[in-house]
Amino acid sequence: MRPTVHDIAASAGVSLATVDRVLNRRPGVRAATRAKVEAAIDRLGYVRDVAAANLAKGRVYPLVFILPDSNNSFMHGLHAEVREAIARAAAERTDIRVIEIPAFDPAALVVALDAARAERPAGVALVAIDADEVRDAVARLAEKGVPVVTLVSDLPGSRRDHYAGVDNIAAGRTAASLLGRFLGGRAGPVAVLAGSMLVRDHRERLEGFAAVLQAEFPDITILPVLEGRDEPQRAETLVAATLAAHADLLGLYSLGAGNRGLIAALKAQGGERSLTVIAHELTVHTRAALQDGIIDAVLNQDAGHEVRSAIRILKAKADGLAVVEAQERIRIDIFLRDNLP
Amino acid sequence: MRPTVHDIAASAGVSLATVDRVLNRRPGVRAATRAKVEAAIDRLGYVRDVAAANLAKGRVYPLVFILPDSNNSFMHGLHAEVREAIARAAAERTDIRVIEIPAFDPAALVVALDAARAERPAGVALVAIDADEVRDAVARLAEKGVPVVTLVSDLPGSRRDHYAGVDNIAAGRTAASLLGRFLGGRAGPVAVLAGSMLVRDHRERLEGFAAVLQAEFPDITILPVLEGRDEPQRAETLVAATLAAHADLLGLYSLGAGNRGLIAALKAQGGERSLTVIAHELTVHTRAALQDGIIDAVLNQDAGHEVRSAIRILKAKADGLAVVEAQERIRIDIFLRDNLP
DNA sequence: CTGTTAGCGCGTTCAA
DNA sequence: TTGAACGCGCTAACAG
Repeated sequence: MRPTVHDIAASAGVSLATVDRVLNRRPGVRAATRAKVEAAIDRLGYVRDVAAANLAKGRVYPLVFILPDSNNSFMHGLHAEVREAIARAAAERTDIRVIEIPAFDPAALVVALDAARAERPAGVALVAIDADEVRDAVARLAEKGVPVVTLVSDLPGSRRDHYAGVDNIAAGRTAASLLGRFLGGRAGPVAVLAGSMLVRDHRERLEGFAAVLQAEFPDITILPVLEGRDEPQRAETLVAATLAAHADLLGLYSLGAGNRGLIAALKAQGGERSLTVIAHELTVHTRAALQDGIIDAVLNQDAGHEVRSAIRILKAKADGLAVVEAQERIRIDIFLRDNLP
Repeated sequence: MRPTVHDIAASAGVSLATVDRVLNRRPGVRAATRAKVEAAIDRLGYVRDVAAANLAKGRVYPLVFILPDSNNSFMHGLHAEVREAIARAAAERTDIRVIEIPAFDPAALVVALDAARAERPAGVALVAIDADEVRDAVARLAEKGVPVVTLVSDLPGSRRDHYAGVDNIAAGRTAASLLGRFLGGRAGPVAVLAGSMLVRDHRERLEGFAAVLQAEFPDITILPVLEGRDEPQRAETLVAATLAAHADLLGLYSLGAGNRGLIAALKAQGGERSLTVIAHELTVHTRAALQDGIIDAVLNQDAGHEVRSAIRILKAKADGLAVVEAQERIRIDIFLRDNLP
């Protein structure tokens, strides 16, 4: 049987309360007593039973998730995953509140961050927007000791504790590799459809994509980036125009959301041209397009994994505990028609 | 605050012990009383606090993992992950014992299964071998009410409760799609290196691979399968011979383990020929080969995920609890040089 | 068949 | 500065 606080107390010759004070770094213990207790702790190899501790404390973790109200399938999925987590709240001792804000709006995000801080939650998760005012708001949370996790889109250089999302440069590189190899040496232009160059994940994907094309497939050129703001309608218009303007287009990389519009534009041009298309995020729309052969590969981030990981990490940080690192790595899933889940 | 056993007891007008008996389906409660309690339970929306229950029970989960003693990196990794899990045993209330057996030996597996059963564990995980005597041994465990999870290689038609591994047919199909597209329409033979046609996962990968090649890339032919028994030395010999015999070889699909040997053979033939190579399992060897351009893509199953998932499921089954399905799906990870973790 | 009572391992008053 | 005693939600003797 593993040692308990009783064993420590007995071994150190003090009472339970004193052991507890040492364990929780509370004041009111003489240095000498503290040393005795600490000696006993690592002599016996004591590890605290978190479940019992939480039971005694009646601990719940009030968590705030700040999500954009974007109207695309990926964000809908992310919201759904958070709702799933809320359904598990009792079992996981969490109390999750969601704040919805307009997409791509740093000021709104700052307001939400400050509102969250006022609630003194055990942790905050947010889909970051790359702006200094956002960094400052995150710093204010950090100042209060509130753990912060960025979700899907990161905020480097900020005081966030963790990023639950994919390596977007690697994602862009992967897209370029697949596109280049699928194209098998052909020369010509490819188009890139992004949401907004304001969000870091989109910028990074483009960066990785361009770097690999330039280095390994120099015969493929990239047309000026189309910014669809992750809105299907806008994406459709932009893609349709590009298809009309470039008869020699070889392929397309859709690195943001709003693929419904992209797919509509691709379908509208009929089956005359065979474009190689790589897109991000597996949704009902991209899944169908993959099966129909309209899209050749989909790079995906598992929103469920991201949400569960963010929660695990916020809880662990709140308690100052370690996490299983490998479990928290968010993969870049690559889906072809053949390995759809 | 969510309701507790006390609330149920008060609301139903009975004692704690009676509530507990009803909750745990223990005998010695009149039907009428039971009904009263059950009514109170769903009137108040009671959900049991598993952590508190485990604390009171002093519950630990004795688990048995039966693993082959194969000398290849993937199995080494699997063993390492189980050791990691053993290191977390205290926190997770598990008590994991590993039984090592010779690889590809159904009789040894049956002996291990029966030995495990004698220990009356809370659950058993095994890397299955596709044989009826193994099915029978699994059935004997099921008979005793011991949950069984197959790991890496499944045993369909048996009484196992769950399979923690990838969809191997899909993996084979994916390999064929990548190989076919990377080859870009060229015609010629490709080789397949397997471990053994005795294990189901290898047979299924081959099946999926062959199906897609035949349907979508009919100009690519498959040479007779090489069985390397997942041993590097043997694999090297077989691959070297094939390379020597087929000057027109286009590519190779290594669907088992022992890739060290494959890579050695590929390196030995020098840079004269450019073969397209798809392999399974990301190890130090395949990772290096991917970076060197010797291997073009690696399909991987995350051994850590498989082990953690098996443990979660065994615990949940032992308690009759639900699991987060999406969390337990083992993905087919596709790694190119660009998205290595 | 049902109820009382004493823990599980830990945190937290309240006294001393 | 330290300790005794009670309670978190649940289970398990042991009575009745």
